[in-house]
Amino acid sequence: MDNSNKNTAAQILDSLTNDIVSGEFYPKQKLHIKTLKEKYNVGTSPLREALSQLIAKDLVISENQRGFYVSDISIDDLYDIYQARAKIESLCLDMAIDHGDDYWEANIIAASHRLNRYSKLKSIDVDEWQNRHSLFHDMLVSGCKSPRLLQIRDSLFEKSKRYRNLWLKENVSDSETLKVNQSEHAELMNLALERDKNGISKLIENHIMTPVEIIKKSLSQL
Amino acid sequence: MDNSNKNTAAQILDSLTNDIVSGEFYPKQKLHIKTLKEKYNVGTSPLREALSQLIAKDLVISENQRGFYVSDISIDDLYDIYQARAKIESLCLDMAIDHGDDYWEANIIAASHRLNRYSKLKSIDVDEWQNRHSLFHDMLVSGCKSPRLLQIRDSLFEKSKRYRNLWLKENVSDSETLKVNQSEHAELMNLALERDKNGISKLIENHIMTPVEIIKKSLSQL
DNA sequence: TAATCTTAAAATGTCGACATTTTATGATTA
DNA sequence: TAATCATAAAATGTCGACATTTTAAGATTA
Repeated sequence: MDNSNKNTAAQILDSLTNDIVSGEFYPKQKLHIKTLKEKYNVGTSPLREALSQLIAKDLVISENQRGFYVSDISIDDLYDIYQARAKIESLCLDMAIDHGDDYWEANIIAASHRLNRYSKLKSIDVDEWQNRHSLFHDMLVSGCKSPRLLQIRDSLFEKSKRYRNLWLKENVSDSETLKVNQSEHAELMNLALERDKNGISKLIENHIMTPVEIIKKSLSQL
Repeated sequence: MDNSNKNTAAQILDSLTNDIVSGEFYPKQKLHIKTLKEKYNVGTSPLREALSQLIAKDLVISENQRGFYVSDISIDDLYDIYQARAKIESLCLDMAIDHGDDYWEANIIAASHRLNRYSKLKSIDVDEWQNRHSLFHDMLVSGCKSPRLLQIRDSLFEKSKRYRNLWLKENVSDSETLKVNQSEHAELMNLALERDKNGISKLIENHIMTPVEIIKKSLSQL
């Protein structure tokens, strides 16, 4: 196991994060210590240590003597997260284009191929599509040599997953959306290989912002 | 007190953060639970919860059964942090110029005046100069309406403080450095008021990167 | 009935203790 | 002498218990 070398707190941190990001724990939900202890079969200390890390990540908030809650989501935050993601992704791509080498190019082409092939299948498994999709974008930014920027990118993406899941459930199977999406991916690859910073900057910001309006509708209905 | 409504963990988090960022705890230093308990007069649980938050902030690392350590610093990380800060600051200024109003402009002018006056004094208190300097830059980006980007900016700045302190001790009293620095501040203000995005973008990146070479030298001597 | 007060139940945050692991010390062997 | 091993000391991570605070429920009053 990968968890064998981790203490209890680090182990349940992953579970907790996933349960929040996936939506199993809904926004503003009270996180009762007792309930969580039973759910994850752990003691008080490691549980609270894991929750403490989630506080620092803005996924959980705590009020003194009133316990822990899942952070709220909102339309304002939706826009803010996606806007920030778009800008950061653009930054990373910019640096990737500056520093990317042959291997970077080859990795993009390979990931694009895998995503492209899968997107054309008749029946699509959301998780698998998501994997290939993420990997394609990861390869694009992999030329960026700034660990800190990539880390910021990751943390923003993690936060956006809470909203993103609303979009995926509605739209990944919609073939029309997928087609537009897919042509953008092809264009992103071309712009990267052509080292067109301005072009890729505009496109990636649009590409990332695309789901926002749809998510907004889903969110308004809750 | 402001701490009256916080639990013990939240209270010592501030102290711990400060002691790391200020350099009282040096990079890679072992953080013995027992020692910290005595230093801050707290029990095990709140202390470990505070340390857990610092792990999420990358200021502390932990190895299972081998305890907690202050995160290491390095020249690579120095460059990375400052590079990322420069890019993020530029982003924030870009958005600030888009959205800043009369009050934004007025706040910049006021903060600039306070910094300018203080910089011309014969004897300068580092902390006070730092306050006025930070506030000036805060006012510049305050027009940026993205909480997430400003939060990223803050967290990067906090991380950079560990390096920045090396620079401040050597250079804040150097009047030549200060003069160059001060003329850049004046120019930053002008470019902001003129809404010159390209100009301010280039200048702020240079301005932020200025201390890096000096810090690098200090760092090499350790 | 509605509002306030009182009391009981539940939940939180903190402490001290303990089992387990790591580190340091000194003895043993080649 | 150097290296390995065994033992003791120190430190870590986890648990269960307790004091304090918050919340809920029921009783009292206007």
